Amino acid sequence: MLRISKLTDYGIVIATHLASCGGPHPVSDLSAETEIPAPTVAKVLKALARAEVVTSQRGARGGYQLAHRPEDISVVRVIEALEGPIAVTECVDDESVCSHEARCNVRANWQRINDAVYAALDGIKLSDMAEPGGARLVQLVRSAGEANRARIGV
Amino acid sequence: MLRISKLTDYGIVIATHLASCGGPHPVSDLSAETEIPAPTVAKVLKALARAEVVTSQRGARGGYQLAHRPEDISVVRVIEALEGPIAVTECVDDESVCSHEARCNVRANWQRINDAVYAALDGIKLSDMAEPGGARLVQLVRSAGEANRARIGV
DNA sequence: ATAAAGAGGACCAATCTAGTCTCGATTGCT
DNA sequence: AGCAATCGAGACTAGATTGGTCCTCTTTAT
Repeated sequence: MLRISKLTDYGIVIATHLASCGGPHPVSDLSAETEIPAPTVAKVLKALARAEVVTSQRGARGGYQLAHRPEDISVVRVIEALEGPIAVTECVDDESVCSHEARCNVRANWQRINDAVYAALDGIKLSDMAEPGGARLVQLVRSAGEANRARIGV
Repeated sequence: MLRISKLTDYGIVIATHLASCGGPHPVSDLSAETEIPAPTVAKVLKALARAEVVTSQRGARGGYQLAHRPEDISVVRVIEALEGPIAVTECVDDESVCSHEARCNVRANWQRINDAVYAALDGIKLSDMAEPGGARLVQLVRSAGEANRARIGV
């Protein structure tokens, strides 16, 4: 688990698709190209538009396109647009709910774990996702693993 | 979001607690010490026992203790015990459900993202969580962030 | 004017989650 | 041997979340 929602998955797929072709794409086209049902595509894109990941053009010949260059949009942007801020635990998201505060050593550490996950996802851009081989990604993941292993002394 | 479940959060808290004190702890004690309701503590520990993160001792004077040294148990072990394998998307978890396979550039890349998240979490051990200041964690997170930034060229 | 688009939000079914409870199996102590 | 303390397995419920659809209104190119 530790899963992103299906809608977010769709969001990445759609955004990645937009990253590879330029002009405004109407929902109907995107639905056909990604094989995701049109109402769902529409729902996802409305959320992405609100978060300014994509821009919309109404009316005939309108549609959606990315609001920035693919290499300037990380997957975190998309995830946060559809699910709210990255917060691995409730503690991280909303400090008030934790009644254990005083005695909870764990809490401060969760915040750091959260940062680690955020950093990992923020390093991955839509342009990486669009690239089939994902050459840069391979490097990225390998280096993250090595950084950890070095610290741990494995 | 991208959240672990509450039960998993409890699992980490309980496991961290076990990491700081030795002998077998009955559920009743752990419940009192962590302020988590006893039936819930029991549920979590049963799952952790099945995954061999903790060992159990039945009968009077029984209880739970860690199955390995705290520095040999990563948070991933606990998360996977309670939620199943880390799988950021359905694709990563179960390849059969994805009808887009052929045309889905994104899929292989999700696998890599998944690996990155896994690596980030696997580097964090229970002994790190038990440490209040979390000195080693600070280093860990910082280095992960730097590794990313270096790659990206920011 | 008309048709092609998106915006906003209501709505429902299905699934997942948290939490409790019951009953049975072990085990140490007296 | 008997008792009390503990864990093991799993059923069960209420509530929250998610995925997906649909309807109505606004905007805009032709």
